[in-house]
Amino acid sequence: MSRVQPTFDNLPEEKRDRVLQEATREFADHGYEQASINRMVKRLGIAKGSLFKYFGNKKGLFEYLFGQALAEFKRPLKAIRDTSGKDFFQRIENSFLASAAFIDSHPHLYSIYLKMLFNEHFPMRDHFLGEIRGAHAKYLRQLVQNGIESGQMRPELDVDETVFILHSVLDRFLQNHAVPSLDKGIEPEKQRLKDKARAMTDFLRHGLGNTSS
Amino acid sequence: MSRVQPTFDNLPEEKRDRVLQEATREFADHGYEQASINRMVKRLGIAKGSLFKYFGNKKGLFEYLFGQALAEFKRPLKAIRDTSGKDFFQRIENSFLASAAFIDSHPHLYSIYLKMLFNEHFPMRDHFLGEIRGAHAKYLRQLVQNGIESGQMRPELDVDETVFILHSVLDRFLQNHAVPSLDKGIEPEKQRLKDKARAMTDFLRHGLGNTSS
DNA sequence: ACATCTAATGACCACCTGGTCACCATTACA
DNA sequence: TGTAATGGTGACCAGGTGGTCATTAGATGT
Repeated sequence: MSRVQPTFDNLPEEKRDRVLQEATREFADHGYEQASINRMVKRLGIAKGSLFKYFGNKKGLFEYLFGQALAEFKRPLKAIRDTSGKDFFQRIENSFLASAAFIDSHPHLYSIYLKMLFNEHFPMRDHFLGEIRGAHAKYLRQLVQNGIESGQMRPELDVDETVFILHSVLDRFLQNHAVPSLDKGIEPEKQRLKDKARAMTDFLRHGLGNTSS
Repeated sequence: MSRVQPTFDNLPEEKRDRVLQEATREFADHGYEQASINRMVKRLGIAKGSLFKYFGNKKGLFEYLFGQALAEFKRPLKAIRDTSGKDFFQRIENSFLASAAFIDSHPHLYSIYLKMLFNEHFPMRDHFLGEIRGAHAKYLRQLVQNGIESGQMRPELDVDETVFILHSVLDRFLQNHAVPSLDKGIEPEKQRLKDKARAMTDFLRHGLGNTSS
């Protein structure tokens, strides 16, 4: 997977970036099936045949593009995971802010991810989603276990259950951050991102925190 | 919106249902843009021209179809909302089970809703999503306010914040129920739906419940 | 039997899709 | 200068799309 013709590797980096960037935008705007190779090449100002020389076909282009993105996404997660010992809820809040920052700097990739969630027709969908959710779950599970062992969370908490709840709340906050129009009439109408993160964390603290401490 | 040519109204009910059912399936499987009128009429065994006589165009078909569904979805919500006085968390658990039952009996409609969430190219998307989320928010807000006033929930809770959290957890549980493959590696792996609902409610109770009672 | 009305039909249209491939341009090496 | 290799090109293709409309079929009322 995500193999690419040598032709593309030989290209100057600037052109490679431009191609991937424009393709990412097209997939983000229209999903996979509805994305148009013709539109891509028109915006890029290159011939259609070139794209097919680079990636073989549409599927190859998407798999390469999202495979690269996945690798980039996984990197910061590993870095944060190793900073144990700190306050659990502080770490959750930091995770939220870090994820929101990633989304802000890669809005198109997040848009593709969201579309992929409920559209079965993306190539390698199960693989990609499995990687993303798996990385998240691994990260959160470690956090929760650490939180319980250090006595910051109620010991009778079911770890899987807690990871699931944390993940759903986190995910929804990120969606609200990226697509605020969806929650018109529901969202707490906070302006600043930091306030949102703080409010969420406070809520979780009262829900998950050890009341005896 | 959702107006229809009289021709369709004059049809025998059995045929009307079959047409709407098959169209719903097509939209659920492929989303809006990728849904094919040709496939619909082939499965229905009718001529393409007939569909356009009934609904004018693809957009008209979708708006009529989803408009009908929206009305059907709103009905049970109003019924439950008026049963106040009972235990708050019990009512939340009941809401979850009722929603899951609705999804089980209308899986295609829920599938369309999920696809519509992050695909901007559905006709009347903002209107439909606004109606759905609005109805949910109104329902939950009433529940929460009632829960606070009756002393079953911590009085210092921010209502909007609480509604948001409740909604995100509920939504995610429903998604997990309808598309369990998404949460492979995250979900608590409960088999029976009732157990899932109970676990979620217990979790919320400890998070939101008034610890002094 | 005839006329009227309405539902149903499917060949046809312009347009767009992903993909192909014979050809061209430019460089590198001999 | 000749030749090979590489990247770039865009007209072309088969197939699918939403949408049209002149025509047919069938029922109803007189």
